[in-house]
Formats: sequence, C-alpha cells, structure tokens
Amino acid sequence: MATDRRVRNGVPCPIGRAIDAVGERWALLILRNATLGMTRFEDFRSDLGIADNILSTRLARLVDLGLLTRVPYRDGGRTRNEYRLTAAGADLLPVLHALAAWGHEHTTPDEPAEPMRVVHRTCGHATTPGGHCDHCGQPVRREEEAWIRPWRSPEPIPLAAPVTG
Amino acid sequence: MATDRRVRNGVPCPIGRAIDAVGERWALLILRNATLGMTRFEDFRSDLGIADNILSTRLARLVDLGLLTRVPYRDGGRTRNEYRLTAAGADLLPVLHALAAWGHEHTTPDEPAEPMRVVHRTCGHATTPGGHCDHCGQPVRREEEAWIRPWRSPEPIPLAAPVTG
DNA sequence: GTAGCAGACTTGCTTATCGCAAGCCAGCAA
DNA sequence: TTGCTGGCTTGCGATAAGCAAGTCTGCTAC
Repeated sequence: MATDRRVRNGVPCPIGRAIDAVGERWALLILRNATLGMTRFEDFRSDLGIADNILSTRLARLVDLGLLTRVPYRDGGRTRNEYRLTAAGADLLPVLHALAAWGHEHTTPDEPAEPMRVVHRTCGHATTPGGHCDHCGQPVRREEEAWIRPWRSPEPIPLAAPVTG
Repeated sequence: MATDRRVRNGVPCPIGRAIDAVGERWALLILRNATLGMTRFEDFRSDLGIADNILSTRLARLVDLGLLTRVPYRDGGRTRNEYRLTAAGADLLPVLHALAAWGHEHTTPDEPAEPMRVVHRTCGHATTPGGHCDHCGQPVRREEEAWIRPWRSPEPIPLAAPVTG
C-alpha cells in the first residue's frame, strides 16, 4: 500500500531523512497548498508562480515518495488527474504548524495582516502545538482542525483529508 | 538587537515566510547540527559533506537572517569565529522535532538503528510534541531537553543554548 | 627575515538544476 | 477535419551547486 510505504533514503537521523524527502522550497509549498485542499496542476502553478516543468517534476516526485497521490476525475469527457495528500503527506501537518508558528514569531509580512490561525472548527478556539484545543482541552483530530488565513478570507479552511493511494 | 530582528520577506502566509527563510536542504541540516552544538566551519563541512563555498554562503545567509551569529574565539594565537544559534535560530526546534517525528514514522534508514529520542534530561523520559515531559507532565525548557542519537552514542546530547548576537 | 601551518573563505571552472516559453499530446466537441 | 484545454515535455539560457585549488590571516619555528 502506498500509504504504508516508508521512504528508504539511508541516513540514520530521522531529521536528515525528512529533510531529504521534503527539505526544499517547492515541495514544502506544494504540501502546504495540498493541505489547504488545492488539487489541480494549474492551481498549484498559478498560486505558487512555479514553472510548469519544475511543478511537474516535483509533483511526480511527491507521488513517487507516497506523499501525494494522483486521483483521476472526469472533466467534460476527459479523465484528468488531481493531486491529493496521502496519510504520509498529511502527517507533515505538525511540520507546517511549526513553520507557521516560527514564521509568525520571527518574520514580518510586507503588508500588515491578521495572522494565520489554527483553530478547532467545532468551537472556533485556537489549537495548541500539541494538537489540543485551547478551550476544550481535548485532542483535536485533523478533520476538526482548520486554518484561518485572514488575508485571503475570514472563513476557516478545513484541512484536506488524506486519501488512500 | 539581532535576536529581535524579524526577517521581512513579504508574503502574507507565515508558512511561506518560514519556507523562504529556511526551506532548503542545507539550511535545515546546518540548523540541526547547530542545535546539536556544532559550531565550527570544518565540523559542519565534514559532517554534512557540503562544499566549502556552499557552506560559506549558507552560513553567511543564516547569520544575515539572524538565525546564527558569529562568535569570536581564540585558537592558539588567532581569533577565529564559530557559529552559534540565536534565539530565532533556536526557536526552530519544534520544526526540527516535527521533522524528526515524521522522518521516524515515514522513512527508513539503510541500516537498522535505534530511533532518535527527545528526552527530558532530568528524568530521562521522552518529551511530547507540545514540549511536556511524558513522565513529569511539566513543560520542559530547552536547557532540560536533550536528543539521544543512539547510532552515534548512547549519551544524551544537550541542545545548544542560543546566544545573543 | 623566511617558511610553514591551520582553517575559513574565495576563486575559476564544470556540472546540475531552475526557469521561460513554446511545443506536444490526449481526449474530447463541433 | 479543426479547435480546445491543460498537463506534461522540450530546448535553451540563467543560475546554483559542487570540485579543487588558491588566498588570506595570524600565529610559530628557524
């Protein structure tokens, strides 16, 4: 099963292995956008401003590594492919959250903006780095968690559910 | 103050800004090694197998961004520089921990090895993703946390303390 | 004085990757 | 048949990475 496949890439250190898998700019940005529910080639391309060939290569690699999977869908008469997170890809969420927290604390946007929030959808309160609700105290499952990116929209964005590849 | 300097790099998303700052292979590996207490050019170079000019460029960039700082030290008669984490650099620890957890779960080393552990130095038990001690339940401060990398040594490696730049 | 040392950084070059823009391809509709 | 769409491929120039040697600095030894 693709979702159970462990990337074998050698070094003893799990940090090193994770970096070998995803420690580069475009992979991380693609995974962020996939987490937001983005699935289509053109959407990734235009949102990220990435070259076709680079995007194509990166998507293929992430599929190969089992972090994304191609899902066929019908578009008019044609079968097209979209790209969705696998469980392994979705499990990078804590990395993305840690990056968000660090980015919020240590970097500054060009334009002042409400900061991004990670919230418990049910009650609207923030979640902690450990994945608990600030308000309820309970662990928050992925499907009850959302991002709010106020510079885009005040609506909570549910996190994309992983699919089995 | 260098430690209070926020990287200004534009995009509204803090994840995107964090990725712009550190979302590339060598920066992340250097920061991992700096967290382990590595400070010297030659040590980074030989451990990472990175080219001189690439390492030099990356170190300078991380210093420029305020994640590392050069600290003069005496070597025999000469003043040399070592590279140490700033507070901003040290605050990337949750990113490294998240990468470690993901790498452990989803990648496989070439040689079987005891996995890396993040422990509370005082009692020896593991710490949670939220930074609490599994055993004591208390939040664990950085200076009470250590990594154990059994493929290298069974000794806990204290995490490098940040210095003011 | 010169020669030698160590190690951080620089340099010149080759190789690899990225990015741009156009082209190709597949599967459909008219 | 042509035309459309959009994912992927291609050819090319630009940029970054990597290799290996050189330079620089501040010291010691002779």
